[in-house]
Amino acid sequence: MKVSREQVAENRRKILDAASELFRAKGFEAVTVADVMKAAGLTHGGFYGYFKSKEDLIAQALAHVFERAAASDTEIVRYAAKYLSPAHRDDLACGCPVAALGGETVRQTPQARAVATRALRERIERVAASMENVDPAIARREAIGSWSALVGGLILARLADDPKLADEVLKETLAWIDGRAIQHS
Amino acid sequence: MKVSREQVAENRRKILDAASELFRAKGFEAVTVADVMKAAGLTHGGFYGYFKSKEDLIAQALAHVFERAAASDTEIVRYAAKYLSPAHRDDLACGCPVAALGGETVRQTPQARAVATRALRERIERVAASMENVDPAIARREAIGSWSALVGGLILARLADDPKLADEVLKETLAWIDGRAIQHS
DNA sequence: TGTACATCAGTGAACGCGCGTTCACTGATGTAC
DNA sequence: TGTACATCAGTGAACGCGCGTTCACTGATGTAC
Repeated sequence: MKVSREQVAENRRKILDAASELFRAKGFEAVTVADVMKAAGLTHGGFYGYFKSKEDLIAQALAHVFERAAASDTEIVRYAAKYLSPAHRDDLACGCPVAALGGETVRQTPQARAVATRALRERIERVAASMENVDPAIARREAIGSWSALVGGLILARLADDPKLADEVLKETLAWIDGRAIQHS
Repeated sequence: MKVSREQVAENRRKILDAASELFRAKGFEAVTVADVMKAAGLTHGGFYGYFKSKEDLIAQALAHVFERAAASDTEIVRYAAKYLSPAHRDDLACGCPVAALGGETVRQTPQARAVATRALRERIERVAASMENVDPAIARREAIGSWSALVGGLILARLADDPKLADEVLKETLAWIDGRAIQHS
């Protein structure tokens, strides 16, 4: 049955929320359209009223999650400790979309890659701009290098099935990044 | 028809080679058993004479590729420049399996994760051991931190659809890692 | 403000397709004498 | 060394299942009067 315009907007948000969590937890391919719709409290038939295809959903879900992530990542040092924490490592579904899906996004549609590229570019600019009294070229290098280490460290820690090794990877990567930060402060 | 024992050994190697390249290029799920067998020059029906299941192939293909990668990665500095090169970025199929598949391996079988964990542990130990005249704890931190930055940098560079941004990520991540290396030399 | 009706979001059965996996069969290999 | 036969790696058709997608239908919404 038809539902109100507000309900439509809310359903759309629910679908994107559900999709972004499921994709991060299980990867793009392992999640079905029916899974997403069920998690959003709907039946699978209605999906194509909202999205052109599963590929379209992937691109829009990425845009959705990047939009939300953008707000809260400028404080680098505190952010690094939070980013490389066991809690973040263990929470695939609600964690960083780059660490969870970055490796797979390369193989998605041009639309999805464009969304991810835009998020990457904006993040670098935002983090670099937040460094005061630092030469812009150095700030940009710092933004890029630390982001590489954060993403890589989280992926490696998640890869390890031994919690001791995973904890060590988080702790040492964080210490390694901090060691570098001390160098020019 | 039956083939010789040497042919069987060679076919097995061909299947694992084909699988490891296809998986790196397209991801575990997008590659079919028939794709792998065709690339190895066989028909799909024979697959189950070599492997118990597709999951079994995934674990064995990972072990196969890690075994080959292990030989050539102790020279850190030269390795870093090679690792973060445009050539490596553009060659998914023959490049680092951790950057290509690390994010997806978390969601694979315990067997596959165990293979990846063992490779991670051995790589850290090998790189740390190759640093002479360095305190073991510092060497280990350096091995872990630089590996995080290398893997993350390559994944970010591959994610970007704009070659200029991708090149910059490679170059700046490399410079950032080198900047740190200077600190205690 | 109330009423009649056109609209259209959501439902759930159905579709075609491709996947992982199985299996009866083929014919070269390698062993027993 | 030569021959007869059992073995078994490889083939390709077939299977069942689950996926993305479609569609006829339902009934609440929201608009026109």
